Amino acid sequence: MAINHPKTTHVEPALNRSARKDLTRSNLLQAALNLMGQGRSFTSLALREIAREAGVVPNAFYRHFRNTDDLGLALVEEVGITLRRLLREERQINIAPKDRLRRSVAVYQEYVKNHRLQFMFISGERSGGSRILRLAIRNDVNHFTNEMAQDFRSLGLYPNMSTPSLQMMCSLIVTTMFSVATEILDLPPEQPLLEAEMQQNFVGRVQIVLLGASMWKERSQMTNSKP
Amino acid sequence: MAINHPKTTHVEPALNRSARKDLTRSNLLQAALNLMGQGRSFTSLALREIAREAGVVPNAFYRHFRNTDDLGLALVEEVGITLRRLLREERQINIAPKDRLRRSVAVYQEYVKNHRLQFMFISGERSGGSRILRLAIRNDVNHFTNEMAQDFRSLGLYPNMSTPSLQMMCSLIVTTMFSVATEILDLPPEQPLLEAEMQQNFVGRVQIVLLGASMWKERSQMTNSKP
DNA sequence: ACGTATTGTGTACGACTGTGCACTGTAATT
DNA sequence: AATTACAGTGCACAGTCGTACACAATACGT
Repeated sequence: MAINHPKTTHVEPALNRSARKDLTRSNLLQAALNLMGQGRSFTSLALREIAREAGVVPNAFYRHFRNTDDLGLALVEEVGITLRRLLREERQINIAPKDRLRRSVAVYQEYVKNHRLQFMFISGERSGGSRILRLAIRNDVNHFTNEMAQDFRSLGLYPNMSTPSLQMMCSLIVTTMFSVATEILDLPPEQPLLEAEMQQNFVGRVQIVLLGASMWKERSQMTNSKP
Repeated sequence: MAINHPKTTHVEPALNRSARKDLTRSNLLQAALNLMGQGRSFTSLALREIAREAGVVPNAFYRHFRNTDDLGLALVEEVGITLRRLLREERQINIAPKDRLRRSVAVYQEYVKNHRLQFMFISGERSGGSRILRLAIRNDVNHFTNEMAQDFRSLGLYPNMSTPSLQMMCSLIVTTMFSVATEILDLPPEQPLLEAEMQQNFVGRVQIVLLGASMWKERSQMTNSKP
């Protein structure tokens, strides 16, 4: 038995062809993320490493991506979806404004921990790595910001703010979010004390921004006289 | 003449030995920065590349740094000095508060353009690259933030804010500063219109933060009604 | 049922990398 | 003047990389 002598070992049948392709494709994506999880930065990943981690011969890589940057773009797209989901979740928090912020922040913190690798990726490449990737990410983040601004509009908060001002406010929040994300990711695991402290700090920062926004008068863009 | 047949070409005499060492050392540092200026990210730089760019044989590298990360740390130190200088310059702006912010922002913008490579470095490695570097940079940035908070104190602004709150405010500003820095760096050169627009936006964001801070009441941190 | 398209394999090659070791020329020390 | 310390060189080596090419297996359209 077992003398079938398979020169090339193809396993796992019973799958559609395009399904199999999508599978190894997502294996490659996941492999890249996994390697980042081991402390590597995406920029420093080699095509061969990714293929190896995905359990695939290097050349197979080319069947899915033209190079590592191309794979990076695919990752960006994936992350974009993740971010949209985050907004959707946050949108469903509908409680007294008093606790709303704190709750949102907690949800976010949990979300980052649950998507740790993806956040590692964007945080790391948002202003590092290759220019193409950087711009793609910046694009996604801008979308995220605008959607958030739209949400604030829909909720009827800050009705007297112009859209550009609302966007400025949201970009402050988003910048803070990503800044906090990298802090979360570098946190030693299972340190509820530090974590709570960071959360407190996060809430405080956003409160400052929201407070500033609520006091915002459009003309203050021109005259910055003190209150 | 000129038959001295120098097997190893040693040029440029008339220098102290340690001075010569410091020189090639800074050549190496500058070489790394130059390579980043050509669109490469620090993390992806190879020891040999840096040595080559510095006009030195690869092994000479080891006389100065143990590896590229070590060189990175030296760069961080250098940048730290740059940041301190920035604060010192900003500190000397002493005009009516009306235009002060706008002026500060303009100075900063100019400063980033004049130290483009260094800002590329920190922006890129602040949340990418190797963990050691990342932490070193975060450390520097924290120092910067604290010094800024100290400056606000000295100027007597926001006297009713606690120190932690002041630091939160400053970290908002600093985060925004670095976020803007990467935007500046990716800007196509000689686009005064885009630049002005960005400056306007930058000013707006900081205004929101400052406005929020001026309205800040310490007890608003305490609004965490327990479940 | 057969031919084809497509996914993955194996081998190969040249380029580049980090680093060890022995060496050289010279500034600094004796 | 003789010796030493040491920044920088040259060579070597084993390892990794990206990628080109021919090939194998098999799901799919006909």
